[in-house]
Amino acid sequence: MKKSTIYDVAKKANVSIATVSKVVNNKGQISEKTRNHIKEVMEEMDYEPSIIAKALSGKKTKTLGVIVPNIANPFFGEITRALENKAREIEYAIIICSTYNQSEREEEYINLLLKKQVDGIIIATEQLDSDVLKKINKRNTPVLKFSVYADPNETASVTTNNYEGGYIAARYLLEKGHHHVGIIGDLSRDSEQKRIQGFCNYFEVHQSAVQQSKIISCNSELAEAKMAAEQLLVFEPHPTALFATTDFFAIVAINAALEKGLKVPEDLSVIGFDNTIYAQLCQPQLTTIEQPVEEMAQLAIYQLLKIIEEEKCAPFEQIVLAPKLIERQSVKSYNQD
Amino acid sequence: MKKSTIYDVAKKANVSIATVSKVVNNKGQISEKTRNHIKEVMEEMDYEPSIIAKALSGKKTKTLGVIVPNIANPFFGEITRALENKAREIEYAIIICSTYNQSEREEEYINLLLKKQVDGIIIATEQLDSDVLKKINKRNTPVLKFSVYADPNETASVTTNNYEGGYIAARYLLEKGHHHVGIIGDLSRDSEQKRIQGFCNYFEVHQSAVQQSKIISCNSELAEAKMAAEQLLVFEPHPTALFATTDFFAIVAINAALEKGLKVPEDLSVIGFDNTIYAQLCQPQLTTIEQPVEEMAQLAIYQLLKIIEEEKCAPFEQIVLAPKLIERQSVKSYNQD
DNA sequence: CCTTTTTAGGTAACCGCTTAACTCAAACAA
DNA sequence: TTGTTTGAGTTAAGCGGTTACCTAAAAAGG
Repeated sequence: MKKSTIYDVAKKANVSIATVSKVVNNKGQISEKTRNHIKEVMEEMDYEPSIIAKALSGKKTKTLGVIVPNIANPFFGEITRALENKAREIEYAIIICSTYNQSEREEEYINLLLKKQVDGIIIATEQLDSDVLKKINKRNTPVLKFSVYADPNETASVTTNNYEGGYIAARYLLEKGHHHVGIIGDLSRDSEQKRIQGFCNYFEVHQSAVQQSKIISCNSELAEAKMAAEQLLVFEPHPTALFATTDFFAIVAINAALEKGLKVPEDLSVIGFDNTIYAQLCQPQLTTIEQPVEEMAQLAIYQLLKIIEEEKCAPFEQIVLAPKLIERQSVKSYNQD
Repeated sequence: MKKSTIYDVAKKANVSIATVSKVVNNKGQISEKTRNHIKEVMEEMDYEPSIIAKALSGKKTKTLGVIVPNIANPFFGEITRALENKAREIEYAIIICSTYNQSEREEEYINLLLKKQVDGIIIATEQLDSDVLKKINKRNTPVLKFSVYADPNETASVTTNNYEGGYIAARYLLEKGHHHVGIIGDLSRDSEQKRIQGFCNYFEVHQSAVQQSKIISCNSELAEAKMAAEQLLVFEPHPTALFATTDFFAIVAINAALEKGLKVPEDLSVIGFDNTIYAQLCQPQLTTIEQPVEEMAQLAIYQLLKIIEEEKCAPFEQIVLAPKLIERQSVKSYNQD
């Protein structure tokens, strides 16, 4: 059975389509009687206005694009879930776009989203070359960067204070007596770099600089991450604690340690970042720095909608939330007193 | 800057919009010269046809809805990723819908997708009450069930043979000498039930029936799953092996065992299902039954598109793929010879 | 009782694209 | 030479809404 249109409703209710439209949108002056009648007819015919037609006549598409490196990665799965959940509350749909960190895919997806005339785009990837961003801006499509750095002149953003997160991790490890540490993270990602910076700076000020050789960069491939972790453990004596810029790296490091016969946290302490589901499922449970994903999602949707509706422009708001230490079991006190 | 339309292009190229349309869609008879000229103009103006307008004039929306319980769950994250990846190849966008197993959300999302006139819907949840399915069918929107049971008269489907998966797990455990086993799974989910059936049937035929008390049902909440696992371990002597209907349950079980002082696999063997990323990240690495997700996604998109394009109707094709045992380290041989 | 204002609803253009049907000239056939 | 094809484009209706502007009748004002 075909979807019924505003014309069908108008005909059956013996009114013009304009009247039906007004009833649907609660606009204009319509008598109670007519209004009710039309509503009944709509009910009967099971009428739902077409978002497509609405969009064509200049209204919103009620669709947002979300660009992430990979939806199957628990952190990005989690933020997508949170964003989707908030979007649903305002009847917005989410189109997901996994770029796999490939700029062609990124561009491809941006084009797709633009063609679809989404009302806004949430970007949670770092790659994005600035031409692409310019293209989006030219098309006047609002953009919000999520959990990654943004230029206030180009886009709004909602992030966690990564520097502070690293700082907190460093302070915690020092408090626990760890002076000899290693770091594993993806240095090609700006946000992870900042985590490391925060970490290193705290160490430098309160202890001594972290040796460059104890900072290993890798990407999120399991194999590469594992190699990076192993590299940190060949030192004799090996570091007593590891700071991993993501929970994933932390877990890989734990496993690498275990394979080498080291116990965690007895022989090696590990602290992660993000507080993904991994952190609760691994053994020992992971001490980590949490990003307040739920709150970030809430704010992101709210901000983006504000830009969409009020047609705001630069400079855009930059919201930075505080990370939080979640203490579990992967770090033990190393104070030899 | 406003998006340029077919009118802008037509005017600038001094032709009618119909001609432009034909060039865009490679239809009709257009001279090489005109064609090239129009193409140049399009390039210059950076023209992209509006999918919205296209959709309104009776074409496809190039959008698919994907309904899952929760995108943040690694299994569903993984299948969404795979589906998205295949969809991208044919320029389709994916709208994700996490129902959290709540039927209101499910209905809400279905309405949203229908309003948006998606070309097809992929359903990977079990809940879906049949009225909703009827509603979709009434609207003539193709549906494909993914990894869950379907009625051939209502929808197409792509699934793994769950019964066989359970069967394989049972055979493997018996081969390894485990006669005393426990099962943990979500019995409210049809697919998990089938896994358990396959498992039990094999046991019954080749050994002896699995005791009812050693089959514990739970949902995917961490706390509840943990309790279920603990229940299985109070028995004295405890089972030597556990079959978990998902990797998540398997990991929770492993952790519960560890907390109780049992070593895995030395004191307790565990086998999972799905072969999610968890399986590789946990310690010990999980032996599990794999669903061929990539292949399933490929087939799902292919089948759904076939239904969309050829307007096929009942009975719909039901594709069932074979699961596969992935041997890792969580099961040890218990043959006491 | 007549004029003005308000209320209730209708008319028609527009959003950007597709496509059937049509036109007109050139090429071809008889 | 004339009728018929064929090629290359154009015209205009339709998809399902929104909305500025209009109209007619009812209510209010004098």
